[in-house]
This record gives sequence, structure tokens and C-alpha cells, in this order.
Amino acid sequence: MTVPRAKTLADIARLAGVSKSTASRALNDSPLIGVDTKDRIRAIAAEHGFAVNEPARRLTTRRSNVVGLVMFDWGIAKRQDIFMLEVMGGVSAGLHEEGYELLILQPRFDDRDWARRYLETGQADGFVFHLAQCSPEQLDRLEQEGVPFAVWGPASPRNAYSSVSGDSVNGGRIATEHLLERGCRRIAMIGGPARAHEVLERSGGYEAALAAVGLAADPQLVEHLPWSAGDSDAGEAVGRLLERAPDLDAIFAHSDRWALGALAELRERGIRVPDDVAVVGYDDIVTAAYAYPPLTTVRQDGDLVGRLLARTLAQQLQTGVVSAVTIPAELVVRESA
Amino acid sequence: MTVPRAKTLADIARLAGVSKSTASRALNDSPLIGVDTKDRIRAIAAEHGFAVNEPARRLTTRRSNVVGLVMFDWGIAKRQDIFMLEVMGGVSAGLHEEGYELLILQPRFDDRDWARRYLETGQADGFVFHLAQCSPEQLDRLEQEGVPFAVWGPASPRNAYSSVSGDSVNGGRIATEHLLERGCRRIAMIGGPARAHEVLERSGGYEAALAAVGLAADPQLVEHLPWSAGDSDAGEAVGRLLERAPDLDAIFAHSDRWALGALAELRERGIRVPDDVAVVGYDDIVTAAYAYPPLTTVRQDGDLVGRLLARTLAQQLQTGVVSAVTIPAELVVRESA
DNA sequence: GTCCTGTCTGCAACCGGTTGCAAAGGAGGT
DNA sequence: ACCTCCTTTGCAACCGGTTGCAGACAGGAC
Repeated sequence: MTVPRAKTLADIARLAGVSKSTASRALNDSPLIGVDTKDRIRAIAAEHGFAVNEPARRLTTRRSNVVGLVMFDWGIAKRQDIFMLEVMGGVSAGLHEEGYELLILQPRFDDRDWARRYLETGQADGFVFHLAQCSPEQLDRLEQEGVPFAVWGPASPRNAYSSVSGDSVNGGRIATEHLLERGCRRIAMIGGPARAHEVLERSGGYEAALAAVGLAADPQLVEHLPWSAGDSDAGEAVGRLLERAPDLDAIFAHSDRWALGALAELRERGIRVPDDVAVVGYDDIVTAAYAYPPLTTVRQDGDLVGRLLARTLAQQLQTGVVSAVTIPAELVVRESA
Repeated sequence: MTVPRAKTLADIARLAGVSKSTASRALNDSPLIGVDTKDRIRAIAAEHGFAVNEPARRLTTRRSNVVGLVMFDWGIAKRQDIFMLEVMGGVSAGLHEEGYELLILQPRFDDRDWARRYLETGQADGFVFHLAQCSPEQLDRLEQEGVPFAVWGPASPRNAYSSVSGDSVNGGRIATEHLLERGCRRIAMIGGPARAHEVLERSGGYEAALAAVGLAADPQLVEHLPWSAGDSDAGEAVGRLLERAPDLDAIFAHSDRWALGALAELRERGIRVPDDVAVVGYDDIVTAAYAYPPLTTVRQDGDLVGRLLARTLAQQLQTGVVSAVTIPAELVVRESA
């Protein structure tokens, strides 16, 4: 025969012969309750498999303990972005550790009010997303409304949100150093938008590595693309680079997709990789390992990113402290360079 | 000057000069309220940007309008399962259309009680997950407790849950037919666990296609692996097949990972694909398109799967009707076959 | 014995909605 | 004019927790 299940706090209180308030305080570990009473009540609650009713708790405390992971136009699935998937796993694990639940949001692109709505309706306390997926207007609005959130991407200049970012300076540096070590000397770069924060950093690392061996960066060897550019755009960029600098012997692409596009373009032109031109990508998306030849790339630990996002956001929600942390970049050497 | 924001239903009621109950009914489109009053109240609510407090609503209605997507040991991220990612996007979109929110759950592997807890604490009304990721014991328990859920996978024999499954018979058939059309006659199969439902269906399609051209299935040409097997296990399976049937001219693998493993093994043995041996996979994971050579495979529409899961679960929650639907399989021809 | 103090517990209000039931108001029938 | 009936509205209870405040009780100091 199984123990009858107590559904409400009142049931527990009755069983323990105390009042609702005492029961509530005992379960919430309030210092107002004596240890013995506390233990007794808890034992009873455990025995009867009691679990608090979340809506009721949320109604009174005015906190939901839920964080929304924002998918602007479900970019992660459309772009089949394995890295963000990994991040998501980390966010989920990290949030559960911190005692939060994870809600998936897909605001319609014309919805300017989603954050306020989720906050005011008590469905979420804060948000996490990929900064690159968020439009500048949206970002401004979130900052102005004082919405609490944490992003994967460059830190907030106004300190308005928490952030976890990759060490792009170092990422650019190690990619370039590796190519230099292979003996490459005319290293081209297919970079993201010239003024983007990460791009500046990666370029900085690239130039620093070149300078360290006495080489100057040659503007002829650099192409910039918008993040939205695809493989074929990268292929065209390779064409332009080869035209300007037929002697290039390596390409450092700021994204694996572009690196894959470059690989295809080079293959088409009969240029051997890595013998004639070595290629390094960035991100280590799954496809990288299965490319032909398998892609050497700069990898960041997505799971770690997610956990850090969870932790910093939890901290921000509880203490109001926003933080910016940076995670290391690591070179994964395969066969393309 | 901006309109002051009305936070609670009582505010709206006061502004409209009616009672809370009338306001509530108007916003919920109750037939008890006259159209004119209804319109007036709604206009006021819209003007003041009113949104109901979800915890309060959930507390009284005892429904959360939240569905939990269950990630057993976060399989999707670990296995970098792009297909499930796509499904997830579809689930999210579909649920939002149906008026539900999506919560991500990661029950600890030793947690036998997660479903009851989420239901009883009013955090979710039902669940969605990948059947293959769920242990048989867990499944039994869920069925017995009468938990409402929908899965991607074979239908419930006891009709205890809703399901969306792929048309595996047809999938097996079209893969085999394609190989036959290419002229292959000794078609090997690397299948999933011999007694799994989908595996039986795919094998059925495979045999039917062979029979249609007057060929009998040769047991020597068949290997079975557990779903947990990886690329290298598939490579070994290829070895065994080649030993038993050196004349095989095609391989139909029940998963793209295995097909990729086969590709690697064949390359290593100096066997050309598709000239010597053609290879067809199953699932069309992203990596398939980037493999060398790009993999011909059987694809299912993950987004559609997700939307159907959302729809059937919503229906089940609202009407109690469980349904089983099947989606078509489609051959994606690339270069490996 | 009285008073004070500090520890523990209970009362009751409140969070913001929903809903059963009673009643108000107007239309129509006789 | 009166009664009935139907449509529309309001009252008040309830959902299941949390928390400010008052009070009970025990122990120690005088």
C-alpha cells in the first residue's frame, strides 16, 4: 500500500499539525523555524512526495525562475548551427544547476515587445541569446527597457548585459601562427564585417602573429564579408584574392562555412589543399571534420559557453551584477592546414 | 506622453468601469459578454498594453499551456543530431501556433519521477521526445502513470501516446530501388537492431524492392548494429560484409553516421565510391552533404515532424485523442550512389 | 514572583486571475 | 400594467502558495 500523496501545502501542514505558514517556512529553510520542527515537516513532505505548485509560488513571489533562450527566426536550425546547439546544451545544464528552467522563445521578427511581455506576464526572469542573431534596434530596445539578459558575443560597451565571448585575438593569432609554422608566408584572410568587434580582434591576432615573424599584413590579402554570406560568397572572395595575389599560400577564414566554400572553390580551380594553399576555418562546426580534406579550424567550447551564460545570467538576476567573461580559443589541427 | 500601463485585470476593469469578472470574460471571449462591451474592454486592454499574469491564470485554471521537450542525457547535443535540432525547431514553431510555450527538460538519468513532478507542480501539461532516447522502463512508467506525450518514433501498441513516424517501409524501398537502378545487384544492408520496429520496416522495403526485380535477400549481405554504434563500428561491419561477400556492389546503411563510417572504411581499402561500391545512408544529417563523396541518403522533413508532434500533442491535451501519423521519406541523390 | 528577552508559531492578508451563482435590466407577450 | 424570460453584469469564493505582524511560550535575571 502506497502512501497517499499530499497535494498542497495545507495537506502537509495538517499532517504535521502545524500551520501553512510554518510548513512553508520549513520547506523554504527559513531561520524562523526550529530545526526539529523543520526536519519533521520535511520528512513528512518527502514521504508524501510533495512538490510545491509553481504557479502559486510564482504568483506570490513575482519571480518565475525561468530563463528564455531566444531564437531569432530560429537561426540555429536554419543555419544548422551545431555550435549553438552545443551552447544550448550547456545553457540548459547550467540553468538547471542554478535552479532555473529553460524556456525556448521564437519571437516573430516583427514583434518588438516580446521581452516586456514575457517579463510582465511572469513567464521569464531573463534571457539568453546569440548576439549576432539580434538586430541592433532590438538590442537597443532591450538595453533601454532594462531587460536582464546574457549573450554569446562581445561585451556590452554600456555594461547593460552580461556576456561570454571567445578570445578572438588569440584565435586569430593561433590560426596564423599555425600557418606560419607550416611555412606559409602569403596568408590571406576572409574576415567578417570589418567593423565587427570579433573581426577586429581576430585581425589583430592575425597581424600580431605576422609581425612576430617580421611580416607586414598586406591589404591585398584581405577580404571582408557580411556574416550572412554563404559558401558561394566565400568562393567568390577566394576568386578575388587569387586575382590580386596569385601567390597566396594560405587562407584563414573567419567561419567554417566560408572555409568550406573556399575548399570547394580551390578544388574547382585544381589547387591542392593543403599542398598549394592551406586553409584554416573558425568555429569547428560538425561538418568541418567531415569536409574533404578535413578542416583545420579554431574551436571554442560550446558547452562551456552555455554554462557560463547560465551562471552569469543567474548571478545577474540575483545580485544585479553584470559580468563579461572570455573563453579560450583552441586550434584543432586536421588535414587542410 | 505615453499611455500609463495597466498591470492587472482590476486596472482594466476600473478603466472600463466594469467588474473584474466582466473584464476577464471579455478578454477570454466569453459568450456571456455583449459584443459592444467586449470590444470596448479589449480596446482599453490593447491601448494600455495589458497582458495577463500567467502564473495567476495557471493557478486558477490548473493548466500551464507549456509543453516540455525532454532531452534524455542531452542526446541531441552529444550526438550532434542535426535532425533532432530541426525537429526541435518545428516543435517550437508548431507549439507557438497552438498557443503553447516550449520548456526544455533534462531529467537526470536516475530521476524516475520527472514527469509527475512537472505535471503536478503545474510546470507542464505534456511532453515531447525522441522515442529512441527513452529507455523501455521509463516508457512503461510514463504509460502507466497516464502521462500525456507525443514521440518521434513508432506508434504506441497500446495507444498510450501520440506518435509521428517516418515511412520506413518506403524509405527502405526507395533506397534499394535507387541502387538497383544504378545497376547494383549485390546490395548489402547495415541495419539497426534486428527487432526494432523501424528496422523491420526498412528491411521490408529493402526486400520488397529486391523481390520486385526478381532478387532474393541474401542474409550474408546483412549486418545489424545497435543504434548506439558509431562510425568505426560501421567500418568493422563493412569489413565483415566484404569478407562474406567480396562481390557486394552497394551498401544501404540505416543511418548516415554508419554510411560515413562505411565511406571511410571503403576509402581505406582503396575501394572507389560509387564506382566499385555505391553507398546510401539514412537521415540526411548535415554532414552528409559535406562528406567525400557527398552522401546519397534518405531524408525526412524534420521541421514537419516537429510541427506534427506539436499539433498531435496539442490535440491530445485538448481532446484526449491520441493519434499516430506517418510522414514520407524522400531520397536525396548526391554522389555516393 | 515579576519582568524581560529571544525563539518559535499562527493568523490573516495578499498575489492576480477564473467562475458559479444571483440579480439587474430590457424586451416581448398577454 | 404585469409577468416571464433572456441577456448581460457583478459579487464573492477560490486556486495554493508567501510573509508582516502579533502572540505564545520558555528561560534567565533581578
